[in-house]
Amino acid sequence: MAYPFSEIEPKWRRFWLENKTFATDTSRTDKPKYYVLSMYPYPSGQGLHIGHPESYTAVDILARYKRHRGFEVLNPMGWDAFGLPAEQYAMKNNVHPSVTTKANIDNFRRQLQAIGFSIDWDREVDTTDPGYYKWTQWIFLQIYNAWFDSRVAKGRHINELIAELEEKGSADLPKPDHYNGPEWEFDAEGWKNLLPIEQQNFLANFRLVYEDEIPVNWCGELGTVLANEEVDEWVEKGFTVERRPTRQWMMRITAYADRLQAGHANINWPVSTTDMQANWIGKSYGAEITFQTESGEELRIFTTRPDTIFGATFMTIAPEHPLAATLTSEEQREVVEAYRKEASLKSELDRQTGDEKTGVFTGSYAINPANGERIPIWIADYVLASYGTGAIMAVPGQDERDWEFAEKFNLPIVRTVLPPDGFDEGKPYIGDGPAINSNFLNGLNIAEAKEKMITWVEEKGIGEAKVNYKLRDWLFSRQRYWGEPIPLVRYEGGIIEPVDESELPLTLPELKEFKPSGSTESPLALTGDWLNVEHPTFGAGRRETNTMPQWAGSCWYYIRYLDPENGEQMIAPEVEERWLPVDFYIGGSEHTVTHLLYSRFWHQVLHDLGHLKSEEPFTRLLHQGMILGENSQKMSKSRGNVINPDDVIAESGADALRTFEMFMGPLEMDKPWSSNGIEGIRRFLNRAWGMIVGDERRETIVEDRPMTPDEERILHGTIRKVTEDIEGIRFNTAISALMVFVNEFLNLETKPKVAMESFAVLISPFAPHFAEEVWQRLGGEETIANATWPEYDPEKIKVDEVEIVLQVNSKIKDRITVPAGASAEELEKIALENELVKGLIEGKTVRKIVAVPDKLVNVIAG
RNA sequence: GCCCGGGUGGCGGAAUAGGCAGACGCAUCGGACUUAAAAUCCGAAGCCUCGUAAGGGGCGUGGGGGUUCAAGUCCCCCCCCGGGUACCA
Repeated sequence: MAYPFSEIEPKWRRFWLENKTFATDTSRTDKPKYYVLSMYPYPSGQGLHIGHPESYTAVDILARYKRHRGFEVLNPMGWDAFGLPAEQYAMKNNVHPSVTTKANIDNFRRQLQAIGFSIDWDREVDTTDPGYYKWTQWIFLQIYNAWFDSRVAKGRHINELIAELEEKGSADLPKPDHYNGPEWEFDAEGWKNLLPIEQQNFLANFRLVYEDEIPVNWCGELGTVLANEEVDEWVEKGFTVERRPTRQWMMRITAYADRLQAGHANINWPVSTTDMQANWIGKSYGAEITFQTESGEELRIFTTRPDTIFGATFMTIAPEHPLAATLTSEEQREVVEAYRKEASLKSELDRQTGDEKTGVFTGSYAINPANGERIPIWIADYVLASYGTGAIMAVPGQDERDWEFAEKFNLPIVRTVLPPDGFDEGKPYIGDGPAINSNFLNGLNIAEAKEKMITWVEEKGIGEAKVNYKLRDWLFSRQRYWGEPIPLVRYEGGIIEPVDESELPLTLPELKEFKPSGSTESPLALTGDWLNVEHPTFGAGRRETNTMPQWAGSCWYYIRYLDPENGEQMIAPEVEERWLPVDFYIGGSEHTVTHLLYSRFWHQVLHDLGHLKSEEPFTRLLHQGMILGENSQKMSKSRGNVINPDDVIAESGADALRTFEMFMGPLEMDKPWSSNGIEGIRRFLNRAWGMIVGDERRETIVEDRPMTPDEERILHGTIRKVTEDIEGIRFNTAISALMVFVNEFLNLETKPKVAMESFAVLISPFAPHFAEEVWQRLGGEETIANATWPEYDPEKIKVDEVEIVLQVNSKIKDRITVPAGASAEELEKIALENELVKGLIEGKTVRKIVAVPDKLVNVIAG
């Protein structure tokens, strides 16, 4: 039949590859640049999923469109190739993960190339390539050797901190919240007198990379620690995951919490995405206040409602709170210890899903500093050790959780905000209102009372205003082989030194056998030669066996695409200055609080350290929706509704696949696959082919002749619609405009050549193979890829006559044709002379006439 | 619970400075071509209802109110579906 896609498509794909049609010259300055990016895939053994081409096609449309518009376009592709599946396969079959990774990449590349994307294939990046991860390690060391100076809200090199310490000690430095090191106050002399290990411990409180002992998700069967987002998956598969405290490398992303949130103002992202990030960062304003206990300990709490302190009738501390044991009385010791033990055995999930509040009394009391009342201290796991200070003042009158707890354990409840009339007596009141039972705060609303209370505690010297974040530091190390080695060495005596830059990349050692180390360490712990090092100054050392998480490589891949071969630098400065940030980024919304947050963090750090000029990585972001099975359910093997792109291409061609995925609906929405639907696109392409080239059934004559006004109107209307819809990312309606064009032109005796050429360019972002072929047959030069996008003339779109609606009492009664642009007065006159209208208003009074030019006339009569 | 996104024919979806609801496509039906079918081409079609027919009437964008000459679109209340998050003090 008509359109021979199986011949045309491979022909043009070969042409593009051989001629490097889509190579990007980043040194060009005579054209504006445009950098489009799609989230690169993890090259799994399953091959490409039908969902992959959706975002890649959307990006490709923008790339090809911008190229037609005269931009120098970069549209790259690469591989997020480290990851657990390859390692597990390696362990099962004792095949090096690089072998399966390479095979998977080759397969992915083949599949992607079969769809005809305008990708510069000479810029591929592969996160597992030592030439790439050399720079991942290099960036890690930049971050390791950086600290966040809260005085200027900026990341700085650690040497600047050391210089300050050598000059004036810790005098001007803000003490970190959870400072853990030598005596805090010292002068220049004091710093110099510290032992190297003490200095190291001091600096560790500042570095953006630090070690911590924290509970992680340990999976014995896998012999590895899992990321929180991975736990469910493996538990579902029947693996056991327990929490076990382990030494871990952390990245201090919390230092950048404010910057990450403030940066949202400068990027054009979906609000749902920035909202979610802001939620995740979870900034809240409140106060930290110290409560004295009867035993003499000071118990520090964080609250967002300092105004309610007169209603604090008890205190609650987390089971892991450092003072938990101290504050426990002898009588209560047994029951408290039992409770703490029980809490430690529960997983985080169990703790959260328990719907009944639990807790025990410590036996000791604190004094409410506001009213001097003696209030009991409880231990309960609804208070989290990791948020705030791990202790709260419980104000049941104004807090649901505290209310629930107070009711269960018969603790007193005092309202300090007057609820409105009719408010349920059996509930806490969270809303605003005048303060009551609160001494000098009485009558003030929440905001006023908060402010006054904060001033009061500050004057008393027992507290101050405080900002808190939900965001936690980033657990950066994984106990895996198949990841970037962390380039740090621990020497005897505990001194930690980074691997020298000149020794990067620190490559993964070969292993004879792939198996878990059996401990919480990665298989790297099983290697002798690689593991142990000797240093002229520090002596014997042992390499870090942790590797980086999968997010590491993807934190900066968009940078490397710009200069993938550079062996001297992460990127040449002049290239980064001209080409970053990415102009348009498309990828799944599931990465909102991981990849998209981590990348912004790294970018901001690299910016602060002077390695990047731009402050944000991705100017504009969009998420594609999911492609569901024909039954509108998620595609999965078990549901038997999986569609394989290879099959679709074999059956209908790549152009049909691309065009159909864009035609199904708005890009960002979920939509079900339809095999009938893609048939419709094939039919459309066949008709378009018939229109320009002709087929067995129909000769077509393309003539180099002037267009009739009607033809011009349709062509220019199509150009406008397609152009505006591409700019507005409404690809589905752009395609329908192309369909309308074909329906209009298909049956003309002869087709004006200029209209056919314009049509070829308009369709080329969607169906590029088709466009190339018809372009060639129309006598176009070489490739359509660089053809100029057609311009529309608004004058040519105008019509002489329009059909308008005549309404009587807002009901449509007639449709008439009037000259375009007729004034309201003229329309009124025409309407009142209309026979139908006359008949309907006969004997009635015309009360009002609404006339909207080119739309309607509404006669109100009664 | 909270935060997003969504609800329009048999189906995917169009249409918002408020102005002809259902563009375009799928499926369906009728016709042409064919020995026949497929493919292709031409045409019909939101639902209900009255009429032999031409044609007429009513109802319609999750539900209920409201604003307006006019509401899918704006305002208030509610329901359902999808995603995220979850004791963050």
